[in-house]
Amino acid sequence: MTAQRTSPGNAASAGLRAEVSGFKRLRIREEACALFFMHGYESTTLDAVAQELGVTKPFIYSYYATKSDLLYDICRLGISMSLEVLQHAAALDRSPSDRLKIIVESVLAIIFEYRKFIVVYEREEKNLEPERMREIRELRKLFDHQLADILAEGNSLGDFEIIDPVLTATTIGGMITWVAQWYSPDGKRTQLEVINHILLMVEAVVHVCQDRRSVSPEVTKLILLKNQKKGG
Amino acid sequence: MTAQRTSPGNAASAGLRAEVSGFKRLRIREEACALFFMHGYESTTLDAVAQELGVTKPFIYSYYATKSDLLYDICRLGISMSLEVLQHAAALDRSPSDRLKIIVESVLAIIFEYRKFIVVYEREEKNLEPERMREIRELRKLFDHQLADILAEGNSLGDFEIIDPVLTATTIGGMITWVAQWYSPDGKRTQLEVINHILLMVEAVVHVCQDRRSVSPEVTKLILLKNQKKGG
DNA sequence: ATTAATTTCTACTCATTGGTATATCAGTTT
DNA sequence: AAACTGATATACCAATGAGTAGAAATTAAT
Repeated sequence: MTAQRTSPGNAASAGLRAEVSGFKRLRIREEACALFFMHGYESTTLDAVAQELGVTKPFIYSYYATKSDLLYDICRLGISMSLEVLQHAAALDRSPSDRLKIIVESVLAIIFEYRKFIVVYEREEKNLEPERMREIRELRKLFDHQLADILAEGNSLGDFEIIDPVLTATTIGGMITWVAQWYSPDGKRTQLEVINHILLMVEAVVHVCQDRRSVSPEVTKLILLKNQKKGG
Repeated sequence: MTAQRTSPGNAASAGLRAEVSGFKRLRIREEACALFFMHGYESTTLDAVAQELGVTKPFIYSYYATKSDLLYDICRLGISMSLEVLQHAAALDRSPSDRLKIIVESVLAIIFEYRKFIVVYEREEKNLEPERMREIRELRKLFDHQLADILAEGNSLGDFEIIDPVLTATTIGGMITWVAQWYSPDGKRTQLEVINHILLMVEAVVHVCQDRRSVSPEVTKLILLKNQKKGG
């Protein structure tokens, strides 16, 4: 009856400890992210983050080993949550068209809630250690890739008419990410308006009903010339 | 005949001086931008920039008063060149559809050539002094605004069928900007492929041929709930 | 050639800030 | 209440890098 009792309390209190510890990390992330979002990563000192939380710098250091670790957590959260809802929606037993719609809606929901995380991730990626940056990039690539798979599937089922699923997935991913950059809760548009708009845009780009337009001859020549110059 | 002769040489040599000085600034911008692009603004020291140029830090300081001034020049170049070609194309005596196409092509041409400037501008804006950041933001806003005007004009002429020209302009602007983020000369796609793809996407979003799709009821409820919570 | 102006470099300062060694406090157990 | 344990704070260090003063070198003018 006493064997389970390890020196720092019993199992239940150990569990609570972990929860509290997790919550503190969460709060640190939140405030740090808000400041990174506002002033940028490098311009934000950990002292400022500590002040915001009403604690001191060593407090933060007992939950995050380095400033870069903190940024890493923020970045990973930003992208991994989007990826998660995408994968969830992608696994549904629905038509590609339905899944695409659900993806747009649910990823946008994430973006509205975590837009600061996403903006910080996009902007401050460069401040991560190379290895971790690569890891984050991998997640992003996975996002676009899985989206492209759905587009390709929709193509072969005849639901979509997409000329280049990979590029189109990149574009749709960009359109969604772009929302995080310009949307503001204080702005003119409601979240619903934005969702409806993006759905419309996505709808449009997966149903190409026009003849394929080509680049005008002058621009073509210009670009070929430049590439030649570089190549030779 | 001697009155014009100011102490440092004659007018011609003064002109050349200015040109040389301008060229040096240009080179400083270029190398600084390349390093900012690679490692980020704060992580790049001016010593590193100087080394890249084969000069020393005070050399840079005799052409740019502060590091932030240097960033400002880079950011302004990034956005103002895009804006310039947009305005040039917008002023042409052509149909909105033609003008839009020319805009996409020429802005993309700028982006291919100056993509590092544009990426640095997007990413490092936060490191500018507030006043200058606002100035840059204003240029960006102008870009989207003028694009929206063309879309609206096309709408009223019956060339386009756009439900929300302002949001659509934001989206198109984003699609173009997004290219700067992912395009790489070493990547799989040629510039021509990218231009054709973006033209296609733009073409699609200005001709909405589907019924307007609406957000699914569940998501609607979710969002209304959240907004209520925040508002109350 | 000599002088004057300008450009560039050497060698520094100094504020900032990420990170840490050590002390203190609070809660728990005996 | 005393001793122990874990959490948090105080007070510090070391390094970095923006920015500068003044010397040296280069260029141009007489």
